[in-house]
Amino acid sequence: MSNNQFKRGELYSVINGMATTAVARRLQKNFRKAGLDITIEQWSVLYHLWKEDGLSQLELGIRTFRDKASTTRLIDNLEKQELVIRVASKEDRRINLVYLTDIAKPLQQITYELANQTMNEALLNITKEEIEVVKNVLQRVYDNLTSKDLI
Amino acid sequence: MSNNQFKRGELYSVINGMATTAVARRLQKNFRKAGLDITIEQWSVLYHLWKEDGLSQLELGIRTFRDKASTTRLIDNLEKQELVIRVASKEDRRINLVYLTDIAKPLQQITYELANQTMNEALLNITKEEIEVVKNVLQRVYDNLTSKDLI
DNA sequence: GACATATAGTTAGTTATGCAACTAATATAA
DNA sequence: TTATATTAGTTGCATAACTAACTATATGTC
Repeated sequence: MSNNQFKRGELYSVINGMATTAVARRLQKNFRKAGLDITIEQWSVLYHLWKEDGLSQLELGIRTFRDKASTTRLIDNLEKQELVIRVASKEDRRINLVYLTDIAKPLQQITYELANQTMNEALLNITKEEIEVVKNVLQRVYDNLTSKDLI
Repeated sequence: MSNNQFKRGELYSVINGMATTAVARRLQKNFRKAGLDITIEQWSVLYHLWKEDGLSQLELGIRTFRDKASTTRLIDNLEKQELVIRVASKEDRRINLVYLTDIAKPLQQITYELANQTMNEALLNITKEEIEVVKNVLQRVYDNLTSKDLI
């Protein structure tokens, strides 16, 4: 994967952190076309587990911009599809650590390709510099609204 | 309302056209704090009716980036709260024209103020030029994904 | 050790989203 | 003018979002 391509794909998580998007719908459509039966919301959780397996539900919620309740149900559904399992932490039994199953692991490659392909469609005719500005601004908007009293 | 302030507020509709956001959540919170019992999704519909009353459901769907089904149910809920009424078009009886009620009309002022205030929080420390880039890029992303086979 | 407080996660209730299949009304074409 | 296709809107089904209230475990203080 070229470094440039992947950096473009990251914009998705920023935009998606902000909203349900045309990008999200297109990615969902591309998943379906490829025969993948996962929602982009489920994918956003898997995405972070592929980067670091065994995160707590709370940590997953923070990284995917979700509250506890939404995270619980997303993981309920992921567990139903046998894509993840919950394991109670030994240090602190309040905590559920979430692990990828062998079913989920091979999905990383194909979904990354679909995400890259989708972002290339979305970012056609948009320059690297513009993308940097958008990422930067949306992050600052998010920070402005979450640093103080929210969360 | 200063022209500059209002142009800033418009970013909301672009960002929101793309996603459910920290901005959306903050605006929802500000509505609640002000005692307004409407969701930001409902507000996005009212927003377009304040600009032009009596739009069809389909047209409202296009302007708010929703499909027909979602638009139907949003308007169901708005009608339940007596904020809008549906009137069958005389020219084409398939079409429902959606009109604001006297209950909805006075909400324009206060919700615009809350939206402006929210955008000022969100866009603190972000320049006019950056905002222009973000609006422009998100619009082009949307166009890239909707011009051809989607919609 | 006992009681209050904080934290991680779950559940209930409401709203919203998307897709697909449907109804009713209108437009097109033979 | 009748049959066919298109269009506007609705409904059923599944997933997902947020708030608020809840359970269970852990921490802190007296």
